Amino acid sequence: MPRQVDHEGRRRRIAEAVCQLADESGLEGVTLRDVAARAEVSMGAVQRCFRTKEEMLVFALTHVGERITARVTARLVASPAQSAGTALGHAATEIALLQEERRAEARVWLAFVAQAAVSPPLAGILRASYAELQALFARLIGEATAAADPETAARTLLALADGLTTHVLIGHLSPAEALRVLDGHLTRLWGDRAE
Amino acid sequence: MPRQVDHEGRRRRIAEAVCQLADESGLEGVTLRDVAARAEVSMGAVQRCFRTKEEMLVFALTHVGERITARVTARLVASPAQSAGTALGHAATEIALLQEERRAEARVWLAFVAQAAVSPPLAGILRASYAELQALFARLIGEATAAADPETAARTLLALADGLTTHVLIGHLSPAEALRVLDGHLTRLWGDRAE
DNA sequence: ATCGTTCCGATGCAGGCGTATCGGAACGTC
DNA sequence: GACGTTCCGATACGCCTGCATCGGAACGAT
Repeated sequence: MPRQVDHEGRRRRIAEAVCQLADESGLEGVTLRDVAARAEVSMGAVQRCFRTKEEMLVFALTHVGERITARVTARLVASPAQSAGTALGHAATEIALLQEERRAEARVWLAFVAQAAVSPPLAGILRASYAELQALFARLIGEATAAADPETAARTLLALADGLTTHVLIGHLSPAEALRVLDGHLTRLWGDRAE
Repeated sequence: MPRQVDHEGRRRRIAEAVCQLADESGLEGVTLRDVAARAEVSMGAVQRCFRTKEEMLVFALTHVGERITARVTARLVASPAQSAGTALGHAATEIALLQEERRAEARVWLAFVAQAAVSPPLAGILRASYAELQALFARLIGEATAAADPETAARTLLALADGLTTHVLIGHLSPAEALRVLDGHLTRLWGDRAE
């Protein structure tokens, strides 16, 4: 068994490079050569890890999807004692990717979403992430509010968060405005109890 | 003055071709040659109409932006007598592009939005469209509801509509589900008066 | 009929793309 | 130390891209 290499680690490293590039110039700015250069590996190495470019993109999308949902759930377990309402607020602002330091992630996500509209494999991965988040929020809303239909409320919240992210990215809203909108919605959601 | 040609008409024709192609395979599937073929003109003609590819995309985006906002406002003036509430509902479902026959437009729009995240000229055009729509909705909401802050309510509605469109496109929601979410939000928006 | 201008179809160009190939370096095994 | 396998860097290939060029068709003015 000769010359073994940490394949999984390299794949993650490459996925990271994909995200950086997609953040800077969109998904069409992601070329194998640039990815290899950014990840500081040779193109041959990239080709060894992923048979095709699409395979690489799929992996990268899965990667960021997992990172985002992981952060949301982490945010939830990190504040178990507080009211379910504030937990919901934190989680929602988390997936809206409104903070400056999440901007890159948001751009990457948007790039993938757009590509997914014409690429079934990518769309499948996105659906999985959204389904997971929707279930999570529905449960949370069920606990925190007296909403008649937690499932619908979760869908609303998810779509609103995504829309706000988009509007911030293209500069139609400032992060502060988006946050105000989101807070307003959440407040209305679980009655008029203050946070 | 020799050989004159309907430039503006040709530009619109080309913009239409851009949209068709963007709908089918995303904005990166839009090449000058394909556009020319789809518009049934030669590449030379395309190059005469638009000095550069970006110029063409900008024009196309403006084109669809105008078409969408025009349709929304048309929907509004077409139903002046009804309550402002139902008018609001119609307009909102219109911009959410949920109907099957608007799916293409939605895909095109999403493609441009993603590209705009890394292309300031495109982002500027989008901002203009969104600003116009937001003002329109704010006015409508001011008339139809007792909302304390019509501006924020308009932003919410706009973001929600966009998010729903996206989620339908990638298959996370069915059009019917999205419509239910939107209706629920609207109902809650102007009190509990039935539509 | 001739000219002058406007238009455009065809073609060329340089560069970038994703992928395939392959010779040899690296390294566990014997 | 020699072997066998695994890996990968370099290079090549074919294709497609956006853009530039240009010869000539189209057509109003004279």
